[in-house]
Amino acid sequence: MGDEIPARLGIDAVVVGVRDDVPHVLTFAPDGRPRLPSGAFEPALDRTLELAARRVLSDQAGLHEGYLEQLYTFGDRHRDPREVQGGPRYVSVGYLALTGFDDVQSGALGATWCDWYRFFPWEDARAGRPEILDRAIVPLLRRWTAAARGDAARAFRARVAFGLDGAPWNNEAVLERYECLFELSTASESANAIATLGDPMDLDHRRILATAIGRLRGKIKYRPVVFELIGETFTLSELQSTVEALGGMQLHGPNFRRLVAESGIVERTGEHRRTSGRPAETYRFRPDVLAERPDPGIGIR
Amino acid sequence: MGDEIPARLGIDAVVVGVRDDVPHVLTFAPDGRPRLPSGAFEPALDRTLELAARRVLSDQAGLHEGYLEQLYTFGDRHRDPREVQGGPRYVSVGYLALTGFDDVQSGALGATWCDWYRFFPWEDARAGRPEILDRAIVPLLRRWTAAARGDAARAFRARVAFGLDGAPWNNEAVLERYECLFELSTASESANAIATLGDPMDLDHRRILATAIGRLRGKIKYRPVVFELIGETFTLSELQSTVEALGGMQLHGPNFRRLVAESGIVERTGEHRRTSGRPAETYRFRPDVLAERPDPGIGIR
DNA sequence: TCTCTTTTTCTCAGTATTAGAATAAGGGTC
DNA sequence: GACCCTTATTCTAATACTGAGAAAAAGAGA
Repeated sequence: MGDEIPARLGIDAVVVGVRDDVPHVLTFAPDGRPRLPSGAFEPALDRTLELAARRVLSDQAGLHEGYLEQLYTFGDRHRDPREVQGGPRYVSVGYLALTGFDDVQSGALGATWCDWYRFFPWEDARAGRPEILDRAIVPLLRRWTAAARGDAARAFRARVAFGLDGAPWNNEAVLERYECLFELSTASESANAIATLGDPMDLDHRRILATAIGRLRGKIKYRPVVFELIGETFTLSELQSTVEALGGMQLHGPNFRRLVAESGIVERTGEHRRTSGRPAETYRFRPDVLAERPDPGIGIR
Repeated sequence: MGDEIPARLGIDAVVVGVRDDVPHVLTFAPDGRPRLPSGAFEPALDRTLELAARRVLSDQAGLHEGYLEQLYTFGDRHRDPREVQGGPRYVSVGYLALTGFDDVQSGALGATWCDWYRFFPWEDARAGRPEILDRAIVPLLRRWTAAARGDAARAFRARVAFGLDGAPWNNEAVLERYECLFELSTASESANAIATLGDPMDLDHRRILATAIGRLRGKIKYRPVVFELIGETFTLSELQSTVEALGGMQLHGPNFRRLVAESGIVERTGEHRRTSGRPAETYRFRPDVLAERPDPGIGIR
């Protein structure tokens, strides 16, 4: 409590939108590495942290409403290169925003939608096990864990995160996987390996994005958040492929349909939509489900 | 970006321990209202936010290790009375710590364990529906929702949060319930009603505690966090009554036993413990379960 | 009419959940 | 020792849910 070094508080936002079964995150990349929308928290302007996040979204993406949720607060030393010895710490509150792909003014403000699997190619198992796992990641993990003889915790961590040696793959453990790879590439003889594992982002924004994806994958199961990402009416196939895109995994069509239709989370509109096969019935979200079931979501596993 | 008003960053910790089937939270109450352990974030001392929280726990409760998890960051205007017009905003990162009841040096440092249901008497349904609901809360909610004619959202919120009109009770919705009561007592003709609904805490600490209880009640279902709160070996009855204490609800003994025993989350020690009835086998947590199942917890509903 | 595609419904075996009854193992008392 | 009380533990049977696949339905185009 002698010489006070302040913290500088900011906001980083992960804005998610889905188009053509590809989950996207909104980024800016004026000079190289993509970064998330972000800005300083301004006590004089922002009555709450959430309103600060909304101001950032409004200013930088033309987004004036929609789903917004606080994710996590990041404050590690050296997370921001503006930090200097003895200077202030740059702390950032991460937010997750869900929006329709077309609600963002991407062009004018310089924002770009990016396929989020560019940054995490090992997270998309919709077309089978991602080949980068066996080609690059698993060998790196083996070396990393072997290098730590005596430290069984490291091997255990890698096993749980990446489903090694028969452990199950948990699609929510996005951050745990990213952190294994991050440590592996900074602390060991596989230095900088992470440079070849997915595209980099500015600062610690890839970590923030990993946090967001993991959170969203979990939340979809017990809260009706998918509906923020699709149109007001949709076919069950569209709903399914959106859930698959976010979760990075394939689901069984007939079972998905049964689960969703019988849970009361959606209702028929009566309309149909033409496809290249049999026309599909359209549905809409049914808000009353919130009062009927304790944890209404897409209860997939 | 003209005149910069800074944010002052602090840490608030919810430290939880269970004793005799009563969940407790660690508080200080030197002059009136209980408050949580808290302290300033010091960039010069604290490499990370989590280490700042550990420093606070170490300094104020003699706690030097154990489970610690970031909860949420609170930054609303006027959440801290130190705030003055045009002065800095006091923002606080909330942490949840789980510990054995006896691991805290409560005496010397002035910390006191408090039954957390003192602050939320409506959250404990172990002995049946809490009488405060029908005696005080439901009537207040009815008046509150009636006062907002046309605002169906308010009635819907109260219905979902408190299980009105046949909606189910969700024991995780601790914060949603607290926020209904908070708004009800500040914004309506039932002004100050909340003063009679559970004991107050300093600042917004009751909100932080509500956040913690909700988070813990949810997490217990998919992460092995209960084991941070009980001894290394325990009987299944002890485990059950601890889960019941935290969740504020009763569980069916035989089913709880089967669920827990067959899930592989615990293993027999071979020892027995005497009770006032048949002696009980003791068990211990089985860490390998983390590598076997994706979401190992006490899968209750 | 036939084929292709996609949607939608059915089936069925396996597994889990729920609620309650029944049994087991001690301690204490008569 | 027989009996009762308490708590722990196992068993049971009805019901619900799940996973994987087969089959049917409804269009479009050749």
